[in-house]
Amino acid sequence: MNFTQSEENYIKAIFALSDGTDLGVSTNLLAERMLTKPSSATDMLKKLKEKNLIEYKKYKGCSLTNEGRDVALQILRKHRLWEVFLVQKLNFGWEEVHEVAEQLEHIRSKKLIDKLDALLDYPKFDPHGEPIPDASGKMEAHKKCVLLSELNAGEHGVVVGVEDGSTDFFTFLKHNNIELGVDVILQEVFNYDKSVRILLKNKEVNISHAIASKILIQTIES
Amino acid sequence: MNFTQSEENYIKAIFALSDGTDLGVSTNLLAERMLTKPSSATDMLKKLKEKNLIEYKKYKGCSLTNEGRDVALQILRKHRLWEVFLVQKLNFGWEEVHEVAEQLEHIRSKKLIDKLDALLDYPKFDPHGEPIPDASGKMEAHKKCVLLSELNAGEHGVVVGVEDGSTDFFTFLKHNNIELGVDVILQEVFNYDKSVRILLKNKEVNISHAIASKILIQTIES
DNA sequence: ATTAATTGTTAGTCTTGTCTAAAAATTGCT
DNA sequence: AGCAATTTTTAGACAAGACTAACAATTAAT
Repeated sequence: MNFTQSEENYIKAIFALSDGTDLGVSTNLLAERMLTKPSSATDMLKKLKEKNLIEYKKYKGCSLTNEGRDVALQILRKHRLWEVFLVQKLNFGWEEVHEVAEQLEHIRSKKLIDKLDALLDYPKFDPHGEPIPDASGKMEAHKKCVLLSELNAGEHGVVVGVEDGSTDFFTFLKHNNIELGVDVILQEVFNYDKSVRILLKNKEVNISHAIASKILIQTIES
Repeated sequence: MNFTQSEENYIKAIFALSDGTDLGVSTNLLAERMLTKPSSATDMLKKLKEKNLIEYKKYKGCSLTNEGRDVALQILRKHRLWEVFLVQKLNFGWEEVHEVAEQLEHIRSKKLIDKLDALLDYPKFDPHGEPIPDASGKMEAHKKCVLLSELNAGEHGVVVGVEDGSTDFFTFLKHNNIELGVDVILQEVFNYDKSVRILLKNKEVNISHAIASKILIQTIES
């Protein structure tokens, strides 16, 4: 099945809005998310229902069918893989990628996206820490909190804790400006000793694996 | 200025159809190329004229303005860079890339395309041998005929001649199935000795630089 | 140079996705 | 339960880009 960009965007919005809740998505909420008017949303809901992508009862909101969910996951897969590509291969900053990925996610070619996945070495999370569905739509649980040593190049997050309480450890952190709440971008992992180069407060620092594996990072919600 | 995909496709078609000739492009020819009806083409011509992308007089055909030509060249640049990307980074066959590139060429992001250009190391020609405009719209003369040793990985063409008449040379060619009219894809250039691996008739062969620099290749017209 | 064939344009319709204005259903309040 | 506020849907319109059918301009041929 092929869908228009507009249909895909609505599906994506419904997916995002129904995440968590079991309740349907209201027309007004959807319209607000899509930056359109409720009447436009109603029109689209009728069309999506016709195509069996959503369940929809007048005045009762909508929710994705299994087919609709599959479509949403494939769009998400494309969006997030392109984000990884932009950050890792084209050195975009993680904050610049969304807009371009919004366009790229509509490119229709299964082969393209699967080859891109391979080129990027089958990443499990995008630069914002969001999980990437695999070709069959499965994805890992939402990444909440990881060790700095587990980040991939280009990913970023906020320091939310440590797993070592020694004085020496805190001294190291202090002397390198690493503190709670600081935003960290992992720039490079050196295979040789698994040490990492990170960027924080606009300064670059190299961190040994021993240290990186004691720092807890909260990856940012999309 | 931003243009719709449809406008961009018409501009591209007008550019292609006016290549060579100084005469205007006729409405029927354009419609045929766009797989639409002449009436649709007329409608679009009015719109493009309104936007100063073409000159157009009723019943007299159209031609690109300088501004229109610039737009065409930027689309061409995007199309061809994406083709190089698909072939070199994602291992697409050169015959599969056109359709996907037709979609990718409409992605709007100057930064994206310039970074892609850098990632690909500023290629001058696409996998079909067509020249790639640079960021300012300039491009080299159409590639007509080059030495096998001058091809880049992923490029292909047809053997059209040799620059050595010795028996030993012909013996080598014969024993490696290299003959006039054969389609050759250059797969890899080995920096060590500038030897190349080529694919012809579904077989891979390694060729020394000495040999490759004596074989004339006609790159294929899009 | 007049007519026939071809080419190109206009007029009116259709679809997609949007809008506004008005009407209907639902929810909430007392 | 009944009325008001809110939410949602309907109706009708519009722009983009396409189509068909009909008409107009150009070209070619005798």
